[in-house]
Amino acid sequence: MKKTTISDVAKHAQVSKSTVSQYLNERYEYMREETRERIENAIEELNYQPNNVARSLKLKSTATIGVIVANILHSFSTQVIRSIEDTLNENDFSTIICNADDDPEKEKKYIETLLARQVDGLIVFPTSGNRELYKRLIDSNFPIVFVDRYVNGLNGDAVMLDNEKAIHLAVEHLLTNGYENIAVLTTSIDTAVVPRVERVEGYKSAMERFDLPIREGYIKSMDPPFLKKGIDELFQLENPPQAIVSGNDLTLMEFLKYASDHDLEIGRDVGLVTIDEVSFAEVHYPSLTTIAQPTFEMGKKAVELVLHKFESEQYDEPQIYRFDPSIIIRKSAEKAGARI
Amino acid sequence: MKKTTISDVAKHAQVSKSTVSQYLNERYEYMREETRERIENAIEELNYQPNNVARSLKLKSTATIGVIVANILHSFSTQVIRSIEDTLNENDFSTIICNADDDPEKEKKYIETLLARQVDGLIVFPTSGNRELYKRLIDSNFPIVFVDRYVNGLNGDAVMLDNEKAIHLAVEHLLTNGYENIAVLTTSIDTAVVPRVERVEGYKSAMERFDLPIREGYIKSMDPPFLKKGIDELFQLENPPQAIVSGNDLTLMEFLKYASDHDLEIGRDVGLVTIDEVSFAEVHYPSLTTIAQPTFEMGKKAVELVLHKFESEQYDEPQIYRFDPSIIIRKSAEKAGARI
DNA sequence: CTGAAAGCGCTTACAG
DNA sequence: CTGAAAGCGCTTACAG
Repeated sequence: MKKTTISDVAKHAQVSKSTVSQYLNERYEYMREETRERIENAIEELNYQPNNVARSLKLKSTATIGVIVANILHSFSTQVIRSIEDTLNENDFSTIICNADDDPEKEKKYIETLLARQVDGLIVFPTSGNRELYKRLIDSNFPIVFVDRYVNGLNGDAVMLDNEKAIHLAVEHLLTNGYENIAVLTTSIDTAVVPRVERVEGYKSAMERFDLPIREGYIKSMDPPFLKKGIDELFQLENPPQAIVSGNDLTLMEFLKYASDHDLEIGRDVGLVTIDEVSFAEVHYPSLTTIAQPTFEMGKKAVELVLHKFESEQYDEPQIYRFDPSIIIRKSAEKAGARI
Repeated sequence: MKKTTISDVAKHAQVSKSTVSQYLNERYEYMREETRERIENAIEELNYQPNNVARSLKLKSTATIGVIVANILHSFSTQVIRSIEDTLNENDFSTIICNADDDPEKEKKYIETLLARQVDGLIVFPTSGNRELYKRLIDSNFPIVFVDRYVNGLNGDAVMLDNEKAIHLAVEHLLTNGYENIAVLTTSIDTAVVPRVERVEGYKSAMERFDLPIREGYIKSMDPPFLKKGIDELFQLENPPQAIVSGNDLTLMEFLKYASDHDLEIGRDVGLVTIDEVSFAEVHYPSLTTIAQPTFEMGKKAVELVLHKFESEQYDEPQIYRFDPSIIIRKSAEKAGARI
C-alpha cells in the first residue's frame, strides 16, 4: 500500500521530478507537448495523487484558514461560518473550524494548534480572555480578522454588526406599534463582550432618542441559565414591560420558554422583537419579527480581509467594518394592547 | 519575520537538532536534566512553535480527520458533527468539515482535496453519487466510516439510526392517541438515499403491523421545493390524513409552513410527529412530539471506528451499527379529534 | 547521553 | 526544453 510519489511518476514517464512538478503546477510552456502527454499518462496509470503536505512545507503555505468561534450554538455563528467556508472554498482554501465553547483556555489551545498546523490566517469570533495572545499575533503581522466582536484596545480588523442601529430598529418598530414600556434581554455583559455592551448602550440611546425614560430594571443581562429568573423579575415589576427586545437567539429561546410556561401570549400579552434571524421565525405562532444580520456578506468580508492580508505585503491601517441590520416584520409585535 | 525552527533552538541551546526533537516528543530519558533545562529555556526565549506540517510529512500522519456531510442544513448533521469534533479533539485530532450540499461533484472534489491534504481518515454522510470512489477507498483499506447513510453494495462501516424503529415509534404514538389515517412525508427517494427508503418501508411495515391499510396516496417523498404541492395533494384527498409523520426537519418546516398558511391547527386539526429533535420543539405552539436520534453517541461511535481503523493494522469485517431512536412526547399529537 | 546523516515528497533557481 | 541539486522543518535509526 505504498503511496505513489512524484518520483514514481518521473521514473514511469522517463523525465525528471522537476518536470513532473512543472506539469503539476500547470506550467506546460516548460515542456514539449509530447513530454506533457507522457506525464499525463503516467499520472493516470499510477493513479497518482500529489501530497499537499510536502507542497505546503516547501511553499510555506497551507492554503488553509483557521476559524475559531466563541460559541457555535448561536445561529448567527453557524450562518457566518457557512459563508466563510463557501467563500474560502471558491478561493481554493480549506477551512478548519474550532468551537471555543466560550472558554478562553480552549480558545488558546486551538489557536496554538492552528498555528502549529501553519494555517495562513485566522478568522475569530473572540472570547474575552486572550488579549495578549491576539496582541502578539497582530504585532507580528499575522493575518487575523475578528468577527462579531473585537478585542478592546487591539488594533485589528473586525467585521461587526451596527449594533446600535439594530436596537434602534427594534425599539422604533415597537413604538410605532404602540408598545412603550420596552425591556431588553441580553446574555451576560460581565466580560464586556462588545456586541452585548453595544446593544445595551443602543437600547439606552434609543430610549433617549424617543424621549422615553431609561429604567435600569428593564435591562436584564445574564447567561441563559439565569435568564429565567431575570425574566421573572421583569414580570413581577409593578410596571411590567409591554414588549421585549431579545438580544440574540439564546435569550429568545429562554423568553419563549418563559412565555409558554406562564401563558403569556406573544403579540397579545407582550410584544417581541429579536435580534438574529432564526429558522423557525416564520412557523412560530405568532411569527417572529426579527432583526437580521447580513451574515452572508459578513462572512464574505471576513474572508476577503484575511486573504488580502495574506497576499499583500503592505500594512493597511486596521479598521472596523460595520454592517447594517435589517428588520423582518412579522407578527410578534403587531399591535400593542391587542387583547383589548 | 522569519520563523524560528528547531535548528535555531538547537543552536541556542548548544545541542543537536536530534536532541531538541527528542525533547519535543517528551522523551526526556534520552537527555540529562541539565540538557533538558537548556532546551526548555531556549524554546522559551525564542518563543519557538514547532511546525506541524514538517512533522506530518515525516511521520506520514496529519492527526486530522476529514468530515464530508451531504447537507449541513439538517439539524441532525450539525449535532452529529459537533459530537465528532469534540470526540476527535479529545483524541488530539483536528477536524476538517466540508459540506457537499447534496452535490456529488462537490463531494468528489472535497474527497480529493482531503486526500491530497493527507487526512488520516474520513467520516462521511454520503450523497449517492460516488460509489466508485468510495469503493476504491474501501478496497485500498483507507479508514472511512459512513454516517446516517450507507452506500448500497459497499462493504464499509456505517453508523445508522434504526429507521424502522423510529417510524414505528411515531406510528404507535399516533395510534395510541387515536389517529388512524396517517400519512408520511420524506425528502425525495429518487436517488435511493437509504434512511429515506427505510423510513418509507418502516411506515409500511408499521401500518401492516397494526393492521391498517397502506395507501400509496399517503406517502409523499419529494424535495423541499415540491413538498408544498405534495402536502396540498394530501389534504385535497377525499380522506385527508388525520396525522402526519415528518421524516426529518426539512419536511417538518414545509409542513409547519403549510399548516400555518392554511390555518390547520396542529394537534387539533392534524396530529404531528417528526423525526429529528429540533431546537424549537419545546417553544412551538403546540410543542412538537419528536423522535430523537442519539446524535452524540452516533458521532462518538463514528470517531471511534475511524480511529480504530487508523491505529490498528488488522482488517475487521465491516459492520452497520444501528442506534435506537427515542420518542420525546410533547403536545403535537396529544389527542385525535380534539376539536370535537 | 548526544550528534551526524538520511529522508519524508515536494518546488524552484540555475545550468546546460 | 529538461535535469541535478538544494532545501522546506521535522524525526529516527544508528554510531559513538
